[in-house]
Amino acid sequence: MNLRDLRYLLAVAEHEHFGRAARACGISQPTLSVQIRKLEELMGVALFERTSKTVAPTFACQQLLGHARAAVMATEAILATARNLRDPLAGRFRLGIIPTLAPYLLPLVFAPLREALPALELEPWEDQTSALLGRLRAHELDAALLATEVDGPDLVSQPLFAEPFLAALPPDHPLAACAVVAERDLTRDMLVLADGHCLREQTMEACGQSEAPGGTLRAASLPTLLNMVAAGYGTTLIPGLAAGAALDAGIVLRPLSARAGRTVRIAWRAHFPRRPAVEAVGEVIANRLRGFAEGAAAGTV
Amino acid sequence: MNLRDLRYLLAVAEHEHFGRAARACGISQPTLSVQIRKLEELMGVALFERTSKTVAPTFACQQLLGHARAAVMATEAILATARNLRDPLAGRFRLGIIPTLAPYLLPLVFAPLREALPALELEPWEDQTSALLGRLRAHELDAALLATEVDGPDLVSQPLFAEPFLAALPPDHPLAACAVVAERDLTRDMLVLADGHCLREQTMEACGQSEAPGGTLRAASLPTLLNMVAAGYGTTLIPGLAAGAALDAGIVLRPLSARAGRTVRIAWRAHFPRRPAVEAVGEVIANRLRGFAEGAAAGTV
DNA sequence: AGATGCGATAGGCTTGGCCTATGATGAAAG
DNA sequence: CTTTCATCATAGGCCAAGCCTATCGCATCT
Repeated sequence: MNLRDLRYLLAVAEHEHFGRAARACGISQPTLSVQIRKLEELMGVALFERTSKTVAPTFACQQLLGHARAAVMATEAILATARNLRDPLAGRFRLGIIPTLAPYLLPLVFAPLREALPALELEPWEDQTSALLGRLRAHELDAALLATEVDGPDLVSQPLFAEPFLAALPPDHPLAACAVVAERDLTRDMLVLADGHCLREQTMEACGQSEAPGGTLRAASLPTLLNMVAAGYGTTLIPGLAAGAALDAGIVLRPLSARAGRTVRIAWRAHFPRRPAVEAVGEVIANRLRGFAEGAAAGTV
Repeated sequence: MNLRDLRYLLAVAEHEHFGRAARACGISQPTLSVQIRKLEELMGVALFERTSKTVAPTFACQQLLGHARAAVMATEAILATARNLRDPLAGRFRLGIIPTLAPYLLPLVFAPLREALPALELEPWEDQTSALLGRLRAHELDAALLATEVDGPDLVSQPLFAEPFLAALPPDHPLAACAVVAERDLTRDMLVLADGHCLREQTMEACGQSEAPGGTLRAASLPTLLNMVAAGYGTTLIPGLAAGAALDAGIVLRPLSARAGRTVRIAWRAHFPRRPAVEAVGEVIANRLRGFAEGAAAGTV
């Protein structure tokens, strides 16, 4: 059975006239007659009682009409829904963001994204890198903002902007006297985030430390880490976008001599079909953050 | 768009694998791939995100799946309903019956009809001939039991059985002394039914009376007419099947010398598609009434 | 009796869906 | 690191199904 046949059925039932129904369907009357007859043979029931003057739907036909209407309306709903979904820059867009980035980046990019992509319903999802990659691979995210390269051939990524790290020091720390701090000098009393945060490894690597400082406290989140630094528990590196929050916490920030930093990237599945949306989002973020690296490195956030 | 395509869509969404989905649909994998691609082009939306390893429904696809399921289920409902309606001897059958026949015939034929045609849902409709013909032409009845010929080329009929008339006399009427009554002898004090009853004209014609007896009472129904005869207001002819009711009313019945009577026919639209049902109903009634004419004429009802 | 309107039928054409065979790609295995 | 396997995409050919025009059959109306 064909949807077309159901449309024909509805047309004949409505017009009670083959010629007019055929015109309404955009086909010739003989074609309509043949199709209706085939439908009747398929159903095994006479659908219309024909006279040279009248065409009346059978009782059986009336029983079927409701279902036929339902089927036709459902397919029209499909087409209508598809029309609404056609624009790749519209609809839900689930964007994963790592925790050391989300609270500092999102406030900057929400407004530009809403302005540039008003139909895009952005759903941020904050989690650590590996969780984001898992959700991305499981099709539970459409894209993710990360600070690491992505590995597999199933995922691809594109750099959006460079984010320099800054030395975060307690106000009374000896290094606070320097205008610029060398990464290596932070190793002694360095604090790092808990396991799973990419910033943890990046901090350690930037400071030339292969393994985490033994026995030290490990902050579960960046705000906690900032509080710990402010309280004099040690030093750390913070990503440039968190500079404002760090200053608010009463921390002294200093640029780094080797200009350590990280690159924020947007990652997505290689076969993700809404690539235009990914690129549009990436572009808006990159534009908003353009020139940020230089400014931050110069201490003028 | 085609229902087949929607089935394919559902299959791929369910199996998340083109090969298996194709097997489930009974088609080859390339065919399925092509059809899904066409569907995607029609919708203007990617429906599946394909990898050499995985096939995942797009968010857009998930939005459409519900409607697709609804459409497919509706068409399956159509086929199921059609299957139930296929038997012409099953389902509603609206049978019109004239008032001078219904109360006397129906008790006789209900049981045989239920036995012979258990799936037929008989809906009797009692009304006068012209009203029945109107409803028949308006497709509001499937058939009608009449005592007259039908005229137009749009209706056809078939005789079921002959129903002899009987002379109905008050117990103390002079003619009650005769074993057989001549139709002509009833003219003097003959009572007839109200206008619209075919029995009215048939009674008058049988008795050779061209116009209704002036100034006489006219009964609105046959039971009333019987009561009037029993009360001595006059005589009349009654159809043979009403003999029992007439005797119960205390009326004397006598066979007629000229054997006046009427033929009960079943009538239906010439193009009515459930002719088997009409014929089956007619046959059951004719069988039940077989030999009735002779018995009634001999006075052995 | 001729004209008109309507649905059914016949014959030919084109499209669309289906198949098999093959290509392309990525992942797993030797 | 190459081979093999699994998977989806593409190509080309075939056939049925749907469509059209022309015509018929039937009934009604003039």
